Amino acid sequence: MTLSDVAREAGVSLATASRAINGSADRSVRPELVERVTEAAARLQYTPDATAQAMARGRTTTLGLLVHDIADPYFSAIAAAVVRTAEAEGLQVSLATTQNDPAREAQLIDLMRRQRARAVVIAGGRSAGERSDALAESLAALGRQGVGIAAIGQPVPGVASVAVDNRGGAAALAASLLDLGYRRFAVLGGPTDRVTARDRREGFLDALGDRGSVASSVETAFTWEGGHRALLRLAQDGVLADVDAVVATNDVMALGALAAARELGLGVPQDVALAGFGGISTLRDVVPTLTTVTVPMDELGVRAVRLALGDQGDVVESVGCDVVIGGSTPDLRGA
Amino acid sequence: MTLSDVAREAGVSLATASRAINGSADRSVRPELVERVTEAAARLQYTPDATAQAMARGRTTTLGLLVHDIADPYFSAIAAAVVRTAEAEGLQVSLATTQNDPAREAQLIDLMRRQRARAVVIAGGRSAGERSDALAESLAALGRQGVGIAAIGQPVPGVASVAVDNRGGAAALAASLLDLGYRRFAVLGGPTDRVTARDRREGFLDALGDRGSVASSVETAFTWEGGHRALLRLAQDGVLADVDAVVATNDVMALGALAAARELGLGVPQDVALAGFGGISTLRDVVPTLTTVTVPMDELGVRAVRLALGDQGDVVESVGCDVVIGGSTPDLRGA
DNA sequence: TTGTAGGCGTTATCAG
DNA sequence: CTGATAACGCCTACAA
Repeated sequence: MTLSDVAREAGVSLATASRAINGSADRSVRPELVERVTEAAARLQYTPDATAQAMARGRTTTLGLLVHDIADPYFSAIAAAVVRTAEAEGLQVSLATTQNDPAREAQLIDLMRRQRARAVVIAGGRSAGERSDALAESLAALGRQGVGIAAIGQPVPGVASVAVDNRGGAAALAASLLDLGYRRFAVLGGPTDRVTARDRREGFLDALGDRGSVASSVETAFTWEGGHRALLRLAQDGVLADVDAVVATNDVMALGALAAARELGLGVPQDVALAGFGGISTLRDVVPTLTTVTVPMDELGVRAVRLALGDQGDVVESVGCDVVIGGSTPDLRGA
Repeated sequence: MTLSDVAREAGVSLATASRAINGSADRSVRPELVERVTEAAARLQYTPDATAQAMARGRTTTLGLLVHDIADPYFSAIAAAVVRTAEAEGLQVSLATTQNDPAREAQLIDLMRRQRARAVVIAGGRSAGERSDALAESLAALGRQGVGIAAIGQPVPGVASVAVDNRGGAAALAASLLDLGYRRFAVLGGPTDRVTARDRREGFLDALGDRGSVASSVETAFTWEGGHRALLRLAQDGVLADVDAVVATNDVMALGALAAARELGLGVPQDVALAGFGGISTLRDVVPTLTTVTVPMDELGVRAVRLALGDQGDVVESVGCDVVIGGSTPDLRGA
């Protein structure tokens, strides 16, 4: 059923039917006619064709959302916020996953351009390499076409971003751990070229100053498996015994490390203390509770949507993170 | 930039440009021209307008995905599979969340109809009430319009579904627990009218037969908080002491119960044994490991997409679930 | 092999 | 306040 059918059924012109149904800017249809049209529409089970509307109006109601992996609790929490906020603005969310592949990321940006998305939110860190040129270029093309863009987590040059203060959070974590009496650390650093991981690593290291030292900084995948393998390697190399605490640059890595420790028969925190980064909510039932730095994922999602829908000067908002001390890093000073 | 611009730039007709760029059914453009067009398109940074294509072709490349809450690990795991499979088919996923609201669910189905989605996957259980009529009606309207539909988890009458064998899984769980020596149970039953919860509850009860008994079956929200509150109530009512194991009808409820037990100073499994249902992957690091019934979420997603894209006879595929015994329900026979 | 022209379902401009 | 009618950007018979 098309609007023409409705118009005919109601005995009015196409134009009138259109105005009656969506009440456009120049609302001006006699109530009686509105009712007639509405009834006709109901009778015919008419549903406007969003595609055609988009074309006629010249803009869609789609918001593109790019994440690495929607099954990752970090991204699914952000996605929940994005979806909620977008829906409140009358936008549909078109979800795509980059699978950690920079090339794919640029491709997907292009896809959003094709879909004529009204705005795009891109979450998830990237590498600091030349590859990111492709991304920047795609993004620029998008922006030129008038699409609102916002990046989450790691700011993108020329794009409105809501950044996470990874350095500050890591520094605060370092300070807290030092206060608790920890001195020697092993850092599960994530991929060296991943900006987020790097900031957390460096933030931690810098804040340590001469009050603490890092016995080992391992490069790993930014995943559960990465954390898992890294801890096994540390144990194998014998560094673990020489260390007060293991600090992972994200929570799922910390979980992997936790699992690995258990497999090795090492108790956490008795044999090795552990800290993560992220504060993903499903962790609240893990034992021991994980010391971590919480990132306000909901806020990230909400602000990103607002930014993407906003005026687009390349703002960089920054959200802070909070250290949460859990059972995985007990106070050493009493001991 | 529109295709006309490209055509002009390349010095060919609009039709030729169209054929050159998307290589439609009647591929028949001289290679030389194809190249000229391609180059022109590149020079102009032309990107086809998916909206216009959809309209011209009469069909979109959108797959709608409805879940209750994308932050829930169960749904995000399904979503990951759906997105992956859809992308492989060249479809974009339009994500919407129902927030457990049946009215909203029907609304969203309508929204998908508006978007002229090519197919719709609807995940997440519903109530067995009159309310579901609205859903069935919307769904029927969708189907009539030629949209492929598939339901995940709980079959919907008249709709291709991939069902979870909740009854069977629950029965198997009951059998396993009985084998381990458990006899008296408390069941955290979820909402009484929720079909999924009901099937699990009844499946468990039926399989118990006269070998075991249920001391208490509590109605609760299907959430962490629901499980949490329910366990507190059980403790308060004194039933907890009288019971061998607490069986939750889903994993997040079990986690809530686990947390509540800890708050009460009760050890799991020393003071109370616990089982869940679902097998969400983030649980692998919870201590003690939770006895549960795993549901193959990835498979659910993949098959649902195939079903939605397929021939649509109202098939009901069924996937089985497996009991996994964890540390939360130790063997009682040795004791 | 290439071009012409009509149409997809709406909106929006411009007269009545 | 209402009704023709021209876009919107692309696809696709049909014709050349």
